Amino acid sequence: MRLAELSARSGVPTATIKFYLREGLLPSGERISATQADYGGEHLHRLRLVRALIQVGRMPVATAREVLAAVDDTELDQHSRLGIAAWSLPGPAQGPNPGEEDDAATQTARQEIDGLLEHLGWEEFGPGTPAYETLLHAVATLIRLGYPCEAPHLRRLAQIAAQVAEADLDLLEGLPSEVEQVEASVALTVLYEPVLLSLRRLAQAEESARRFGG
Amino acid sequence: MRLAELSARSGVPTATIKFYLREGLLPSGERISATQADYGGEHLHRLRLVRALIQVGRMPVATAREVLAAVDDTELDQHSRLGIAAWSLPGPAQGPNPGEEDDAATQTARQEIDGLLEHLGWEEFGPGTPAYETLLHAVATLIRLGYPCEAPHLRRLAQIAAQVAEADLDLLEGLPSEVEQVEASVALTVLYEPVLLSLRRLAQAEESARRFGG
DNA sequence: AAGCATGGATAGCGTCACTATCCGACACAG
DNA sequence: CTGTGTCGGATAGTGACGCTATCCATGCTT
Repeated sequence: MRLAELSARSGVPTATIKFYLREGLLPSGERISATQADYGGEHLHRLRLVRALIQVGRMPVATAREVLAAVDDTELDQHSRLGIAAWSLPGPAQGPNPGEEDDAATQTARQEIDGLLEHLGWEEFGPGTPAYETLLHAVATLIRLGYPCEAPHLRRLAQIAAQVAEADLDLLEGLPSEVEQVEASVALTVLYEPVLLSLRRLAQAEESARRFGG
Repeated sequence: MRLAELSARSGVPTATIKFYLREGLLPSGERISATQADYGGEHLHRLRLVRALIQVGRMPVATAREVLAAVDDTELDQHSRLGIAAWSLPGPAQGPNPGEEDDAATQTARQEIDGLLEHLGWEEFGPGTPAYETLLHAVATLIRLGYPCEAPHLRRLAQIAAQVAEADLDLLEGLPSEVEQVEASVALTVLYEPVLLSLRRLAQAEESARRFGG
């Protein structure tokens, strides 16, 4: 398959594919001649994954490059590679801008979160991980706005999140090979986020209608 | 309080506040003289909300303007206003780009989702709502990539989402006034998204360590 | 042999969220 | 009353990002 066909089958413009090649998101095809390259089904799949990460998962191009490089890195052990999705991602929202003050709200948030993680026994993945920083920033913002964000409510949400994680890993374990599991770990982590959030919004609308009458 | 103090207290640069004023995200202060304006606590609160929506919730400026306008619109009834957060938002990820083909994957996804919504009795908020479109796009992408996305798994997630929505509305009902509830509906919908996603990632890491050994 | 498509390189575009600069009008100190 | 500084408002510019348009030499296709 040549570039034009890859474009046709994926729906991605050739100029964009060239851009992804240049950026190292997509390996180049096998050179047939000086002006021709051949792409296979693997390229098509990778291209769709790239698009999904960038467009659906809103992942920056640079991040996608790092994540995909890690996915391809056979030097790493399975456990590290499976964790990459959860680590390399700015995902939902970045942490505080560099130099943002460590104000009262942030300190309260940190206490709340550390208490929560201790309670759950999730202390292994504490400060320093992107997810922790994102959580901290979001909770601090909630506090700064004066919205309720107490321990019991956070605990309730954390337990719900644990259910989601269980469902996620049930899916992962269903996959045959390790390579597939690693790629799936990234893809499912990122792509199920909009699914989860959309379902939450639909459920909210439904529940709101039930409670406040429609 | 004058612009400079508003800036100091919120941590937002004056130039940015001026930008928000210009864009209609923040009402102008009371004019003291031709070159002076006075801002109150309400302005500080609104400014923080704007920042939160844009930076934490990643909401486009134009969307934030619409959402805030609707929040302020006292002509609307409570139920409509409470729904605004769930409706006005491109939120997690946009729907398909205009002109994206209605391919096989999309059709399968639509069937899957319609079946799910029917099963749950959530048919009131079907096609046409942003959440539905986002969900459709994400599920279609998963299918296109060959990842599992079957009815039982979606149902499981939907039930979890319903738990989140319940928790959300429990929080909302705890607020005294209707005005507060409306603003909180927007703020909590948007700001709890990164909280939920971060918790999911932490839970994933934890569960992954448990299953695959760390 | 003609003509067009190909892959690669380079530079440009459109959007978005700010941000830097300038300006005339005031406030306030001396 | 005068000088100095700050204010709010307007306009244009910036930097990041994700593409996208153009050009070119090559060489496949007919």
